[in-house]
Amino acid sequence: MPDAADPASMNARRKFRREGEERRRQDLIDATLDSVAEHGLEGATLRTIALRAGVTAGLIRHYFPGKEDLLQEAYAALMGRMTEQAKAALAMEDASPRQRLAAFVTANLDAPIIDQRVFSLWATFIGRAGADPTLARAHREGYLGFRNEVEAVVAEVLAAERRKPDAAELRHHAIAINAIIDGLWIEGCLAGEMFSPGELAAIGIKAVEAELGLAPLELKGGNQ
Amino acid sequence: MPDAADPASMNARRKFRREGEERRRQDLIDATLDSVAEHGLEGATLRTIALRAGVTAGLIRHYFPGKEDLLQEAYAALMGRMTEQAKAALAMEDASPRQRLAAFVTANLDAPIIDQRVFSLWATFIGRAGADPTLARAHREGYLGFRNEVEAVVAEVLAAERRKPDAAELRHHAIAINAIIDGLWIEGCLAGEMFSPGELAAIGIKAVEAELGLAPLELKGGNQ
DNA sequence: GGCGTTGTTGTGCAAGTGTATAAATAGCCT
DNA sequence: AGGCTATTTATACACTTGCACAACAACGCC
Repeated sequence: MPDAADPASMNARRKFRREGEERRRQDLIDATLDSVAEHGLEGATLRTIALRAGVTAGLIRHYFPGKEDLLQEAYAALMGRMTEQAKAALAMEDASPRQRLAAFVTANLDAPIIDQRVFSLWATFIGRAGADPTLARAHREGYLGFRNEVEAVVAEVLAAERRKPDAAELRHHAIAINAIIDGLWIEGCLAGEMFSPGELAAIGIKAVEAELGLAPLELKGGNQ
Repeated sequence: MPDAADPASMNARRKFRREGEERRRQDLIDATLDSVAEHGLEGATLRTIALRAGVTAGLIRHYFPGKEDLLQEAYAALMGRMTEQAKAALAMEDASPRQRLAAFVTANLDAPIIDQRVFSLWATFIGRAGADPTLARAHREGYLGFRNEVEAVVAEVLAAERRKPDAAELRHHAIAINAIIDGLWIEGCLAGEMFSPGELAAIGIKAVEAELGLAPLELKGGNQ
């Protein structure tokens, strides 16, 4: 049967609903991140993004001046979510510095931070940091913010141990711990099924405590 | 003066030289890596690549079935060079295991391994590992090979200290050390000017030796 | 030197890209 | 209910992309 048999299907303009501006922008940004994660920057076309967001391509221009702006806002949104989640783990007020550091490491090495999709997005965007100064600065700020958080907790941990590290020592610890977390994060994202649940976090905590020269905790199950 | 005044410029076909097959393929691969590093996967078009290689776009089809194959070979070449350089540092025959481990860490955290261009390439390609099984497998193999190398050296280092780690312990050490190197590598590539020369390597060696529980070496300059 | 092979160029093409803009309609105000 | 306006669709357009192919010329061989 030809389509012409159905009068409703002829020249039928697509039905649509008007969403609030904030909601639409958020949907478009999410659709952009999905597209980039799945097809890379090259495959994230306006039509692909629009399809995923359930709208037509022309609408994007109504909310964003151009594709570049959309990508920029999408990257900013991604970074915002990542750092927000990471820092949230440090918020525990009623815990010893050492416990907070361990919680921080664990939070960064378990779901939902260990996530292949997020990693793909991070890698895709960061790969352009060398050529795009805007991206480079955004990364630098996020990195330094993260490292400063680490440095602050390290200072508390060592203070609780009655040790008085100088600034250089503190900085080196923060750099090393940051590297441990980043490195394990990558390993987990890229080959998550090679590690049992919690294994990466355990490795991370042990490595961080070794870096800080903390004596192993006495566990009730005995020590080695 | 119109161009027509110069007979040589009318219908002047471009001069060219015939290069050997291997040479041309290598040039095209290098041009591809350059293009990807500079403009990302999206900006690495056949015409851009050809321009950089000093040929015209049509020639690429003579050496590669399609663009995808060219990218694949370029990625393989990149990985090959990276792992080759990394492993070379382990080849020192007449050195103690601990020295070889330190040399390995240093080799991975100084030029030419610390390089923004290489990092951009790595990130750009690895970002697609989640969607491209071929890339994912290539990475996995490279990663496991690297980690096995680390594990072997670690075993030697610990054996020299008369320690007998079990397999799980060894594996964990290798994972952690791999993470330390990767993490510091990223920090160095993305913000190299924030670190003084050799600083990252020093941080890396200290972190790795802490992870393995090695007593600090007695230096002639005194110890802290 | 002439000739054949084939590496190399140049052109063409269909598909897809981002952007511009006109036409339509959903939802609110009165 | 009826009109207003901003959101949304749909179409058009200039441009780029990867790929196909025919013409050409550099180089080895006789």
